[in-house]
Amino acid sequence: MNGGQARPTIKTICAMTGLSTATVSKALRQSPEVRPETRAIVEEAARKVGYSTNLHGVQLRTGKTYQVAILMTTPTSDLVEWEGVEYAQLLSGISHAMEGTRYRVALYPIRDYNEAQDTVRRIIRNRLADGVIFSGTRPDDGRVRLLQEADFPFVTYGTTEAHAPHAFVDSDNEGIVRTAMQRLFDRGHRRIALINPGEHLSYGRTRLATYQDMLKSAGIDYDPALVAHGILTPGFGREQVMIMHALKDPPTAYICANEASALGALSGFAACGLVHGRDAVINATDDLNVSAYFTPPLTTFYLPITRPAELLGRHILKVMAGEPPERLQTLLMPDLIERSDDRLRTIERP
Amino acid sequence: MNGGQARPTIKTICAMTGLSTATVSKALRQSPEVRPETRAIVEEAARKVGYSTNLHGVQLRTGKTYQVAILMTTPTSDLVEWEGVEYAQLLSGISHAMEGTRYRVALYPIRDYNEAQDTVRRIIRNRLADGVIFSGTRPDDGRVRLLQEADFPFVTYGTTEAHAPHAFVDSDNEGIVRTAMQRLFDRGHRRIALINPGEHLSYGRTRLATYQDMLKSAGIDYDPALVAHGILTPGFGREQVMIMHALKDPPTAYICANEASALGALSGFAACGLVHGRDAVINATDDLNVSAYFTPPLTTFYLPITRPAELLGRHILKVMAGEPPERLQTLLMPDLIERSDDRLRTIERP
DNA sequence: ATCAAAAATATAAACGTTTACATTTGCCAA
DNA sequence: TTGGCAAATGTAAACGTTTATATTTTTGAT
Repeated sequence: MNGGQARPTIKTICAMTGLSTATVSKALRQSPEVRPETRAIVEEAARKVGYSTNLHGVQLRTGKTYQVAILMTTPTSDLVEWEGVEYAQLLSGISHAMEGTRYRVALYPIRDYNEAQDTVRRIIRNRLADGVIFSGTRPDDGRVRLLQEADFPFVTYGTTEAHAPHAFVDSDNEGIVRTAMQRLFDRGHRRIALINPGEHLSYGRTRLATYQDMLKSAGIDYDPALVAHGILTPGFGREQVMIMHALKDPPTAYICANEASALGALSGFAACGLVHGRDAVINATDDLNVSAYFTPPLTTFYLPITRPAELLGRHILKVMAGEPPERLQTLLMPDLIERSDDRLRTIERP
Repeated sequence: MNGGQARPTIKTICAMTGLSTATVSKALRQSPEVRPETRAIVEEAARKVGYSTNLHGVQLRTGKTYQVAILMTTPTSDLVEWEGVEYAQLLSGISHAMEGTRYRVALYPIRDYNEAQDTVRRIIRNRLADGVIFSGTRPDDGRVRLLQEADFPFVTYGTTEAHAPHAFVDSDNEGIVRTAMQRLFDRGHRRIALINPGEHLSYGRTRLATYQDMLKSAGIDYDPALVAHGILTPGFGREQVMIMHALKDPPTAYICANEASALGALSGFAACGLVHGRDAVINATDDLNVSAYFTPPLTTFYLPITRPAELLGRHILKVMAGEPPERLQTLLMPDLIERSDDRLRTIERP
């Protein structure tokens, strides 16, 4: 499998140069303890035989794994829907941020929150990685607790509330909802629906709290019937539109927390005979710029997912290098892309 | 970081049981050389201290990495579009197939074909993994060549032509296009457009060849203006519809190779004032069941991506175990889901 | 030239596992 | 009892690296 000759090791270079393993090892790592001339000799020899360090030796000796574990939420049922599609770009962004380092991204598929905690425990206990990245944070998050107790490097995609400061990246959900609501108020809307993720998720909570806050300052009563919590698939978006449209006083605007549920909401419009822009409007948050291709295109808060992804990668490298997490907290505000005017049309109702 | 006491090793168990490292090692691996009673003692001790094997030791000693490298195509430009979104599910499916084994999925982000080849070379040379999985195969594929020369285990998502047999998983593109074309013929269509991936890709070639074949047997002349090759983003689908609709004799049906381009095609319909079902129809291939939520829902060939994904994982495990690749070649035929009747409406044209 | 101190290099052990080989144990037939 | 053999266990080396410590070399002041 390797064409005959074994892979060169430090000993190969020792034999070539007459130096000791210690010196060669140090030279290869640019240690100031070795003379520049010596280092040059070592580097030349290394180049000649095509030496590259065997990570397994390093890992065993140092205990470092040079792996960053990414907990990847995977579909819970056989029914595959358009969920978590932005994960691919997230992973590639993180991987790119790792280029040029020894670190590799290792995937840990998890089905739910409990499995995620078990996996985190296993990673800590068996030191399967040097750092962990995960998303879907909760205000009081068991994974954060475990990692902080173990003093284990990690970065979350999403915020928490009940914990000591830790590194995170998130989109500015408060800013998004605030801006979206104000814009809809300005255009005459008073019945605004919120299509939200599961209640336990931080970003859902943030969105809801901001939503309630904005209603209050506009003097509008909070109506729980206009808020839906669930897994943000197209199916969910569609279903919620159909439910809410059947209300006595249906919403005239929908704020969807992702592009998938927004697509489903549009599908629900079609199913109910609603016309977007006439009967009601939909606003979305979009990581993939896909809502530009919906019919009709939607007004959206667009944050290319590569941006948070790269930040997650850069942050975890810094956390692993020992940088204090307080400085590694980033909120990103998406761009508002207005693709429809979204003004409230006065509709005659019985 | 580890709460004081060091992680238990084989030596820990030796100390507890009075056995030698060799015996303990063998006992832990269920070797028949050790008496069942002895093994029981070892297992009990292991359980007690919560022993788990340190992979780094194994890796160094055996040379195995217990990593499966996945070459992940990542966006080439800053413009993030809805491309490669099914990758997330692909990764999670593969990871799930690995559960219960020592193997982990490690991600190698690559920007293009050349980088993929370099990465493959590096993986082989430095033995960064025990197996490789990649997609986007070409009829004569440099990566396949490299891996076969090195006798390195791999599975492709997609077929090749110019190589010795190797393990692969793919959807039955010939079957898809054949069925789709026949169905459209049956419904009166004669001007059928093909929205295809890049020409160099195997599955694009297969689709085109089948397309031409079907045209021929139906006695219809091949018109290159009805075939588009490109990166299958929504933007591409939209653009191609707009171009083809401007033809003297525009298509009455579009066959899109994925859900993203189909969404874009629908968007193109809206932009041109075309009505789906009246002026023309769109058929798609869909890994994510998302075209059910388009407006209108599209007729589609649906293969939940988890199926090929799990197969890729199972196949690579078998290839690494030494099973001959001839038996590890799977073509999957998606289900045809008819969401519109797609009959040709006679349209008055000037 | 001598010597101490500093700089550079060498020695050897260690990380945790597997495995070739050696040794011991248990068993059975003679 | 002895010898022989198979089964079970033990010994020790090896995988490739890093690093504490020891040794050698160089430097510079005297």
